[in-house]
Amino acid sequence: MGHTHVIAATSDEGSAVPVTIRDVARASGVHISTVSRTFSAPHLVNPDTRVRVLACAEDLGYRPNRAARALITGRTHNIGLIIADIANPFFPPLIKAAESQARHRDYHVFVADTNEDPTAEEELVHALAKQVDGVLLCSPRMSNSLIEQLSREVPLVVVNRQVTGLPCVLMDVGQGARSAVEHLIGLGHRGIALLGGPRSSWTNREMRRAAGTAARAGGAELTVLGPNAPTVSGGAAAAEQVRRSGVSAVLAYNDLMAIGLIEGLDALGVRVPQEVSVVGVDDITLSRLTRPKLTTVATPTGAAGRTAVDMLLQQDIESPRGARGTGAGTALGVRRTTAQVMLQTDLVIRDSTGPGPHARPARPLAAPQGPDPHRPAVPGIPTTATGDAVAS
Amino acid sequence: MGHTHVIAATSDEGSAVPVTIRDVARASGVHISTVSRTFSAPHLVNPDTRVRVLACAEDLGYRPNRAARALITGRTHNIGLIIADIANPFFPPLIKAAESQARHRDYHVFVADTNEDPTAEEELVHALAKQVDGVLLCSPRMSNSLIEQLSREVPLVVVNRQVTGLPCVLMDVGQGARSAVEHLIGLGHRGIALLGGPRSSWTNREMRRAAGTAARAGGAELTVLGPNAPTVSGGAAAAEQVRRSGVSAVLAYNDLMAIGLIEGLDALGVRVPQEVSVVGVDDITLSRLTRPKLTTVATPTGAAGRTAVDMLLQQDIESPRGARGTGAGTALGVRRTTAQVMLQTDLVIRDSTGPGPHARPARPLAAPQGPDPHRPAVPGIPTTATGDAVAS
DNA sequence: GGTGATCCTGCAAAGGTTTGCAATGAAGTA
DNA sequence: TACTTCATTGCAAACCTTTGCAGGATCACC
Repeated sequence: MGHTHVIAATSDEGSAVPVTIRDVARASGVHISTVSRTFSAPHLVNPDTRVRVLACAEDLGYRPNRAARALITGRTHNIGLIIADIANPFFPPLIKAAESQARHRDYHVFVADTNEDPTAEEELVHALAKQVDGVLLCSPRMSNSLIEQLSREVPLVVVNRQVTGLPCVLMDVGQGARSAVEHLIGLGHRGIALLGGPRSSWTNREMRRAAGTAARAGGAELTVLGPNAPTVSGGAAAAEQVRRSGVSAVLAYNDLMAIGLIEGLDALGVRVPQEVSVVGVDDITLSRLTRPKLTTVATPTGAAGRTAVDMLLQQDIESPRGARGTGAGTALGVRRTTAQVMLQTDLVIRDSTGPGPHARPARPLAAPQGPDPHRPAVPGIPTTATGDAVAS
Repeated sequence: MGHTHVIAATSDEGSAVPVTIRDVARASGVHISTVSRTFSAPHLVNPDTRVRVLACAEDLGYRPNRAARALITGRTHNIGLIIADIANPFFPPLIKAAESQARHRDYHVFVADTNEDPTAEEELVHALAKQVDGVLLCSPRMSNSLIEQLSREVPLVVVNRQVTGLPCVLMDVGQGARSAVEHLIGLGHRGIALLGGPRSSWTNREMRRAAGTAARAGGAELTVLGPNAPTVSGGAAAAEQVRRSGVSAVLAYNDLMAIGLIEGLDALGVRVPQEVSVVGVDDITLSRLTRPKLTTVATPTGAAGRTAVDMLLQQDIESPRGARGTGAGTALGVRRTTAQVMLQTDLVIRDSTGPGPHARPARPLAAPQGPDPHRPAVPGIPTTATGDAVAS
């Protein structure tokens, strides 16, 4: 007691009387179907009756029951968005982009967080299944086969994971990891660690593969550390391990881990970038705010959100579930187009990477580390990618 | 072109055949009501038939349609959570706490972001209304009267806002602002600015009131700056204004603004805390990661989320909407208990506050600024508050 | 005045489920 | 044997909408 305090507690009559289409019909002296049409097909009803019905509805505070409507039309005009960890700043831009795109198409987005828990993911898909017209699965942690199975229950679009037979939006983290490793090698690093993320992450596998190839090609050695929790504390916890590994540069699974790692190294007295260079992935807002500012692989999160919504809606429009047929065979062969889109990433060089032990003394090959360069790897091309690349 | 790339685009038969309770009934040779009971009241059906039905259901991949179920039971087992800005790190802990609490009660949480837009808020309440059993309104930006009106459509619990007649969960930001101002005055500051947030924010008004009182009481002058966007860039944008105002200390509406302000001041060559002290509110994770580490008022976000869910569910249980009466008077007087709970806040002193122009030279009265004190204002008491304080 | 066309409205089925009531049969009791 | 009780199942109404179809009215036109 003491830190929580009840100010007031009253008990009154909540006027939670659910008013239905029938009430409006009775009040305005028409059949319920006329009321229904007043809302869903106004041009079919006489202007006079229309205003009368609308007045009554307004009066009674009537709102169409979207659940009942969905039951018969098969369209909820909602989209579900399942996110591995809402606390990861990587996701909000994606969520917001998806929301804004959805809103333009007259859809609402409901977000659910799974805490990186595959079981929660499955459960949430079931919970959302009949309340939304489709679900965006962002960085799922469950198995591909489970995803495929769930996709029979509700239209799915997968983000940050490749699942054959399903529409996917991918970010080219392989390319990103390669750029990062090449950048580090260019700076004179030969011992590089990859600070891995969750085992079941597609991104994780891609990075590992690409980083390995790039390291070999550049004559560097890649040490893989992990799996780790893709969070600040996950990164911090790996600091000791990184120090022991003796590498002079680290590519982290994401910015959060990179930032945690820098914190952890700092606590151990290891300075970044003087002693160890660190590269993150995602380019979250935060990476511009910490000191040193983080060198990172920028991922087009906004474009991913928009594209995913587009792909879902396109897929959806073709198959109006509410096929009110003879009752026998309910639309057996639904045509569904599944495209897989890859979005580009960009290396953003800031202050957390610097010359390594093998740097050429005279004039360093790659980006000299001014105090605040802030400049993207490819200056002219912005990161944003349009989301209209869905093939038919 | 160039940054987006279609890998594959195939077109196959999606097996989106919706299987209903009727299919299962036919397959297992029982009536649909028996199938229904198998799922919603298993003890009422013979074990033998039960296993048979379950086998058929499994076989066909049947899942009860939750929307249809909700239509008749009046219970969706979902909770809606409407958030002003999901990108604000203040919210994720609240969301996660609410989710975990809800999950224990066998509920799912759907989150929606409004982008600080009152119109979007209203729209989302309508969209969620019949798909959830209640809505948590977090830091709403719409008017009190609109909130009251919406509460007739769906049970509401309001967080970070006081609305008479509705259950509310509040954080004592007044107390927090007072502590912050007293801390600053103790450090020798006499000119203090309050960097305000959104105009329609209850928190904003409370802070302003409490900070004003505390400043007067301590012989300091409070300058109110704002309204501003409650974001990093909103804070950064106010830096120039702060400098011109000539104050030596600033209390910001939230941590994000505080951090932005520090950035902005830094860009202007004003050093924190040497020239200007800055205090934030919320104690988001980020506030421990920036340099200097932020002095801030910690708010019990987790407890708020848990408490809000508890209050909603308690209110909800008492009024089972699906009152299947004679059809005449559908539960006219629903008893609804509305409590308002206030949760305590705590000042956490870190590195962004330091001695002001009027500091006593000899031995500074308040907390000497060691490089990394990390110690809360009231050492023994943790910030977490239990959420079980809802009065009957 | 008859013939269509047009506009508006009502009827009733449908969507997938839950649930009170009644019917069935079996088991238990007197 | 007759009567009760209980467990199990089926029947049908209900939840709130949408929507194809048909009926009625109005109007224009020949």
